[in-house]
Amino acid sequence: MTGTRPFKHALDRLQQAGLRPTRQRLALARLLFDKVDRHITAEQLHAEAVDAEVQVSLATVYNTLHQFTDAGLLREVVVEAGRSYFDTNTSDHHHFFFEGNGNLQDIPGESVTVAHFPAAPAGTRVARVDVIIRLAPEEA
Amino acid sequence: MTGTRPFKHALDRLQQAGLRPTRQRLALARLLFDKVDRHITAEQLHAEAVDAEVQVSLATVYNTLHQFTDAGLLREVVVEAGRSYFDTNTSDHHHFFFEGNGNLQDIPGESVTVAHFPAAPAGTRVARVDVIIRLAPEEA
DNA sequence: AATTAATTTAGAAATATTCTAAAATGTTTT
DNA sequence: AAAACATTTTAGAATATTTCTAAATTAATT
Repeated sequence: MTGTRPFKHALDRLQQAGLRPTRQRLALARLLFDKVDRHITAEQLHAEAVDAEVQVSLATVYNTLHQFTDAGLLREVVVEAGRSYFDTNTSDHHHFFFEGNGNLQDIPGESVTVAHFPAAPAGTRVARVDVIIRLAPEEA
Repeated sequence: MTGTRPFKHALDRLQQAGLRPTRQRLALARLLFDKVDRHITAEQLHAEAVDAEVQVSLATVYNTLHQFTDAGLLREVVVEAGRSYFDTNTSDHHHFFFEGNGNLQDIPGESVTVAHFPAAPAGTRVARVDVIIRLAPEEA
């Protein structure tokens, strides 16, 4: 399918999210979702778009990333002050974070068990449980 | 003790960390450690210092927070893009994060069990495991 | 085709943090 | 205690990331 109707997949995602299929959103959706899952920053996605000769401003990349996140198509991952990663894997999972180089790697949800944590305080509900395993280079 | 030798505690911490006891570091150490554990940003600490008529620049507050963190006197907590909290509780523990108001609350280490996660990739070691339980307002 | 609503855009603004190099302070040596 | 040296502090500039603004464009509806 992918070769024959290259926009179908991206279009479906936008419709599912109730977002107008504009040229920019379609192009960004293709860049984001038509490949293996990954973690990307707004700057990186903008650079990819420019590279692919998609005309889109950085402001629109930010808008779109947030709209996709609100729609559940992306997940925002915060592990470093001053930089947001957007994760195309929205399933239940966790992360390895390499402090050395800032690299992020998924850990499947089944591979980690978070057991018996306290109940959410009154008036709140658990929106998500993030487990970040921070890795440092092994010492010699 | 605290009333009679108010700088002793802060001084001990600096010496333990191998940091010269300058006027600014002493004052910031007192503001940070001579009260109950909490989470504070650089701006907030600077405001407290100004309030307490401690003359210190924001740059020094940043320097000091990082030096204290490197020395293990503080722990940096990243839960929101673009803002760092410094936690005076350096023991093994986790956090509730209230997405509504940006509030952070400690969860004692014993209250959460993170079971059987994958081994650290070759060449790395686990520096820390962060569990962040994100809370949203309960819907009506 | 005209109207309306949503989206995109460049550039400015806001926010948080780091950098720079000079001045001040603390430490060690004489 | 003065001189010499090293460390720290500082203001302000610089950087980085993100958000805002208002005008222009594009998409959807009539």
